[in-house]
Amino acid sequence: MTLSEEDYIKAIYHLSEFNSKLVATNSIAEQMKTKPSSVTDMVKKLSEKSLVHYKKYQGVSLSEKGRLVALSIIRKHRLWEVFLVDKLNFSWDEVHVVAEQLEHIKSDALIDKLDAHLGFPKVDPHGDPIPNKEGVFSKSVKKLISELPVGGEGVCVGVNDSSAAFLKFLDKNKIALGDTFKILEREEFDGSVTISTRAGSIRISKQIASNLFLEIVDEE
Amino acid sequence: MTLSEEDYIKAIYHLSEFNSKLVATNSIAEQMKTKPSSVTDMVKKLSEKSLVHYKKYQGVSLSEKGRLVALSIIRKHRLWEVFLVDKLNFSWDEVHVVAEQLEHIKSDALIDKLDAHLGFPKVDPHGDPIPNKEGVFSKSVKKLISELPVGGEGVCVGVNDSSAAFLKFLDKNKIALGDTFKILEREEFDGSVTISTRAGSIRISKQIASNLFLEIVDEE
DNA sequence: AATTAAATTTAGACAAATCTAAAAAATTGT
DNA sequence: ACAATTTTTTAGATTTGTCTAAATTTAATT
Repeated sequence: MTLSEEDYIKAIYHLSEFNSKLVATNSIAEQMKTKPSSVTDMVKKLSEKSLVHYKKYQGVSLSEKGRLVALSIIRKHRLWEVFLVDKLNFSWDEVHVVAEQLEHIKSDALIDKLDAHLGFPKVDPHGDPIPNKEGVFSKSVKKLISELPVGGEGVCVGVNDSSAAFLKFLDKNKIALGDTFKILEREEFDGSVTISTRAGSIRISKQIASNLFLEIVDEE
Repeated sequence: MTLSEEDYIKAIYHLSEFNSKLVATNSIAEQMKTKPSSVTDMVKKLSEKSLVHYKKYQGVSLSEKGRLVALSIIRKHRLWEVFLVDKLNFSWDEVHVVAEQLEHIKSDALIDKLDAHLGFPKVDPHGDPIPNKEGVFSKSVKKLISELPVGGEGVCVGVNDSSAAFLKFLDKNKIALGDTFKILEREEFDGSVTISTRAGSIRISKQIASNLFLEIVDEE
């Protein structure tokens, strides 16, 4: 597989991740920052290698073979992201570009050993699940802290309210995107929640809890 | 710089590393496993980018700019080799192919942080010196243990006598290529030498000492 | 249902990196 | 020194991935 083929497979995977419909030529072109005509050419090639299903003018979907290729690239990407953050002290928002390059390195032994070295992580620094060697992975969902049961856990990935005041509050309380939180206790009376962070445990009001999104991984 | 350009630059560097003469088109073609005509084309391109000096029919040499590019690739290659051996438990003879891919990853921040993570190593697992960011590096030489002064240190990179008996002896005494040894003491009487290894210190006869090559780095 | 608009594909061209086969320059042997 | 051999370069073709511009198909609108 060439680098370019891998990039197309990955793009098609991500575009069909949520809406399970066929992917349009134009949306691939937009995602890949190329022209629709280039996409058509590449899609034909991928179709001949039976990595995608393709019907002229209709759209594209990954074949099972293509899906496994996509998942193996995503596995590599996310493992490298964990490496960059955990071992090299990159911050969670700097790693994507570098991981885009590292994901194309071809060596099964390398990925196995990297996985072991990192302690077989289940999620990357953004809270997204890491597929295993066979392409199996847990689904993840974004939920507000206020929607989670006690015991729930996830990576902070976004805010509802992005006012300066709120962001200042987060900063003051050492809450940052990329941090992992666990719900320790919920006060029924006012809906306030105690969460554990790396820096210890803190209590946040219901209002704060309904403004913080966590990425939750379904353990099964 | 494209991947292919980087490979040519590296090949030219290695071919002119010892004989400081001009490098022949044919020898580059042999090294890169391509045809001489392809080399001519690429060399013209590199010459236009002033990475090499090139006179038709005469040969090629790296410009200062090209030399720095070569050294930065070698720096990356060797740092990744250290990572693969020290952190991922690859053996010293498995790492080359993977490092050939990793050396092309483009990110200064990545290499700086990797360097720090590895403790700023001076040599790779084969005993070859690692250039610093500015392309400065110590020269290295291959010497027999019997030629080294007390206090000398290096990575075991080869044997003179490769008889089964000798290799068996090495195996029994836990001496392997890639190991680092230091000369602790030399007995003037019989020329036997005490060396320190990871597994402790052992004494070897003069005969053994004159059959083991160490790669020595000139510290200055 | 017919026309217009949007999306998609085809056709033809281009740059990068390679190749084969032929021509040109340099080297070697006598 | 000059013929033969080797090395190197040129010329023209190929593959991969891209592009523009034109043609075609599908979707939307009235």
